Amino acid sequence: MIRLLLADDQALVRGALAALLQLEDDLEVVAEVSRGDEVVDAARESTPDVALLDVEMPGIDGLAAARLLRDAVPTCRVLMVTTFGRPGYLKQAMSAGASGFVVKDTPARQLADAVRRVHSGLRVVDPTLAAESLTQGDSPLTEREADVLQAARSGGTVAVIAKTLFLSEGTVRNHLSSAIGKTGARTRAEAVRVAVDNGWLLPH
Amino acid sequence: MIRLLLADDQALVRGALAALLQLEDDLEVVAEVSRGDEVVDAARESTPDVALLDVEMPGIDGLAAARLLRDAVPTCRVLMVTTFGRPGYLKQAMSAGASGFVVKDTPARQLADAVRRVHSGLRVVDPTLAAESLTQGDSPLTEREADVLQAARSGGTVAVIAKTLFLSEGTVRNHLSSAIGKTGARTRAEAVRVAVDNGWLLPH
DNA sequence: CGAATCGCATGACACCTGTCATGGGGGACT
DNA sequence: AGTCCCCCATGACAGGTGTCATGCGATTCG
Repeated sequence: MIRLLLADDQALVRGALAALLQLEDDLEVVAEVSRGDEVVDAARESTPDVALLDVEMPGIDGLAAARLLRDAVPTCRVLMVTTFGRPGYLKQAMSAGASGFVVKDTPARQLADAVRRVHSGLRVVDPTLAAESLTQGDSPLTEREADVLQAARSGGTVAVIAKTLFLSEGTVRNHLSSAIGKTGARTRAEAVRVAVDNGWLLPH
Repeated sequence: MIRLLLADDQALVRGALAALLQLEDDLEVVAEVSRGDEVVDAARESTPDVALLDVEMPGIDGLAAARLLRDAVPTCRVLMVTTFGRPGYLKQAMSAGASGFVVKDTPARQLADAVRRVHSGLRVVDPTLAAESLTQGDSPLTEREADVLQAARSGGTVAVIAKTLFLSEGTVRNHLSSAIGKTGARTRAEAVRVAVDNGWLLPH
């Protein structure tokens, strides 16, 4: 019996995944959580063999949860199951110690196999996504540029961003300008879009 | 036996929902599609009693699909099952002839009941969402303002928006200014965010 | 130790944006 | 017919934005 932990903020999806996986004779869902910051505690209690984590979650995101889980319960392998196949997510997931990365577009039948492979120590990665991830390289943004872009997501002016980050307006404009150049965009809004699509910004 | 059609672009979620619903003795999944524009054809072939439609789908969105389905197969009731509980989506879903509206945050156990209620002619609506929807009223945006905001989502400049919509730049700025005023925003990016959050813009 | 890179900052400049006044044309409703 | 609202457009203005040159302190790396 492979013991599973499910983490997904959408209760319906979580329950449905549980139903899907319970159909397999060798799989058993032993814990379900809806928030990233509940993952470690739940894993400590239920000692799962494999944790299926969504990336987008309240509390902390699935990538951060994977890092914590690796340290807290090293025997538990991690399979990321996420909506968005952003290349940057894959990289972060792997460096966070995940054993597999599956997008929610993949056929339902393959999920159980992915779980079994991860459990047996293999790595599971979407081939298309892996190619994209290799082609495209790491995020070109510096930490501060990413911060500023992140702050620009809600649509505020430079003045607002400067205040929330405790920077001068000129510095904010410089970081933005640099980020716009690196993303190949022409406006900050476009730069935000590009960065989000590539997974260069934190989820949410 | 209640015959079901599932429409969701994420294969994994679709399959999982199928597994969940098949557990019920009185429910039967007779068709699955991944695109909005496949809903009507599938419904014609399989004559489902209830169609579960996601809002976000390639081809045409679930709201448009619901409208077409109502005309093409009037005996089939529609239950929208969607990720985002945007008030505007609920309104559009109801005017599109849907019998129910469920967000993916709801507990998995309630889904089967929702299906049964919809099948028996009742309406199923998330109470919280219904309240929000009533509080907040219809979209204040004119058709053209929504078009311009939609075009502004990708982050292009006024000149780009003007070209794609075959308008003068001045007109684009006027529509944007008006939309910014109506949304209570200060910049176009903020206006886009507000409009999207409220479901005043088309999905995707 | 240099050299490179990054974060932070200032100031200046061309350009883009958001706002406003104003106007004409068209459909809807009284 | 008159009124109202929407669409489209023009022109002008204040203020925001993106770019560039330049500078300083800190950190990293060969």
